[in-house]
Amino acid sequence: MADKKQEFVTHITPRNEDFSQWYTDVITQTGLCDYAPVRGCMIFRPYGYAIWERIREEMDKRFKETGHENVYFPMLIPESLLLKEAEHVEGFAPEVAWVTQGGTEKLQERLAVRPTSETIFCTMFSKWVQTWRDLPMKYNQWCSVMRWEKATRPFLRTSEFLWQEGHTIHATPEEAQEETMTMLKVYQQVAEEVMALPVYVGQKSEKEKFAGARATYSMEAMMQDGKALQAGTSHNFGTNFSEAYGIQFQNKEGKLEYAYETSWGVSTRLIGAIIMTHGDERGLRLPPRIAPIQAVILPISAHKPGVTEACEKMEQDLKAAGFRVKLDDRDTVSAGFKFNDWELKGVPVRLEVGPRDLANGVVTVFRRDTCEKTTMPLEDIVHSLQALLDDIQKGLFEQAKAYRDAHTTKVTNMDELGKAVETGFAKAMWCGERACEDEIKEKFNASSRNMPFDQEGETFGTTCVCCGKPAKKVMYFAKAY
RNA sequence: CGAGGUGUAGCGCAGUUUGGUAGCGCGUUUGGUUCGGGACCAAAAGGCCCCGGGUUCGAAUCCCGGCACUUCGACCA
Repeated sequence: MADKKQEFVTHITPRNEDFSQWYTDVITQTGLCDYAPVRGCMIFRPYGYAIWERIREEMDKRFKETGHENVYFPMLIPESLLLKEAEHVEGFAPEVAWVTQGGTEKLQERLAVRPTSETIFCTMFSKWVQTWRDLPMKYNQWCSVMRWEKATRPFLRTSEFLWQEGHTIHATPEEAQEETMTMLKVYQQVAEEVMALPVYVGQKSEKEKFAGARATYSMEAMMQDGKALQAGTSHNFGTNFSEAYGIQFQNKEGKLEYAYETSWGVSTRLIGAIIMTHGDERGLRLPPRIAPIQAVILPISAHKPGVTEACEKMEQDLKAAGFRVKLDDRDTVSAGFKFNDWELKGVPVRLEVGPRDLANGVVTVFRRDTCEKTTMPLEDIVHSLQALLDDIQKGLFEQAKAYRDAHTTKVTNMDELGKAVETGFAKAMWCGERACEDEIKEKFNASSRNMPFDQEGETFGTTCVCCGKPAKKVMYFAKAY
């Protein structure tokens, strides 16, 4: 009994014991990132950055398809530019880092390290736009921003973080609204189809919307501890910023009009979402479409005749077929170590080739999602791999969705709501008043997440879950990261 | 900003109550045997015990003052 071989060895704290510790264990042991010797900042190590590069690739592709162009703006924003839109200033002022000195000289005007770039984009838009013929302008920027957060957590909240911010201006409110929705859909598509993250999309409440926005929409993902993670936002500013920054154009009638603006963003937080959604007791599980390495090839007893050759050939064949594969030919660590290493790193498929496999003309296939080991004929592995990856991709999404659905509870009173947000999301009818949001926050430390677009068919109550007055909206409530 | 906690080898920690040669596990280096689930044996390297002051013959340990990190609140993508 006692000498029964352990199938795998882990140094990871179990998820259900201490989810926070589990998260920390996973990200440090997989070598995704490291804590930087800078307050609240983290360092992306190669494997972690590779995941971000994959996200960028997938996003960029869709941004281009929807008619956007990439640009780059400065990191520093003069204080005077930042101060023009009152709500925006109020929202971001507490977390702006300032540059006050250049070289040996104290600056006349402080420079903000951008917490987001609406202000500087708007400043330039006001110079660039003259006529309706200049519109729309649809730009995107990949960069890092800085927010002096009080409490930080790798990927989810760091002082400096990598993101993309899209900024567009349009001639009509309809166009701006369409843009806002289009980009939300792009986000949802990448989240669900590429990262296998089921998300609830919907509109934010007045309380939770972006500082300076007329309307904010978000996608909310559920982590395995039942908490919500805002995984992406899309904002419609109307003419809020245009008026503050003087973005005017001559319309077809020759009259001056304010332009309609949007912005939208996702960040490296998505990596945190992938970890906390798909991770398990052995570490990371990466959906094949986002995984930097889709399959790792592991020679077993590489010194035996034919093993290395077979592995190298398989690597070439798979690469030629367009798969992202890696041949792990390290001779410095044991096979057992490699098994654990790649499982920890979440590589979807492991292909083992040893003397025994060669003799049988097969390859031993391990799938990370279910941790099942099977064998497949070596000669048609190129064809079987695609089907396997598709199956894993689908499986991870289904599993995450099943978890989310099982932890989303329709509630009709405060007791039920309080109970629901202990383990997941509460779906409730809400009167639309801030006071009720505040009370729910006060009592349960839960906030409103968003209001689903599909509000019809929700007949589980006509009164507000909190105050009992007539309800106006279906709203998700949850504890949030 | 409010309330806790922690600073000792690269990492994780013990030692502090009761002052007396600086410890353990993992990792690292070297040599050998291994290699189909984190291998084993042997040897070795590695420390301003967070900083400053005090008490003492003697301080990681006691006292005073800093600083840093961290957990939970408040704030946020």
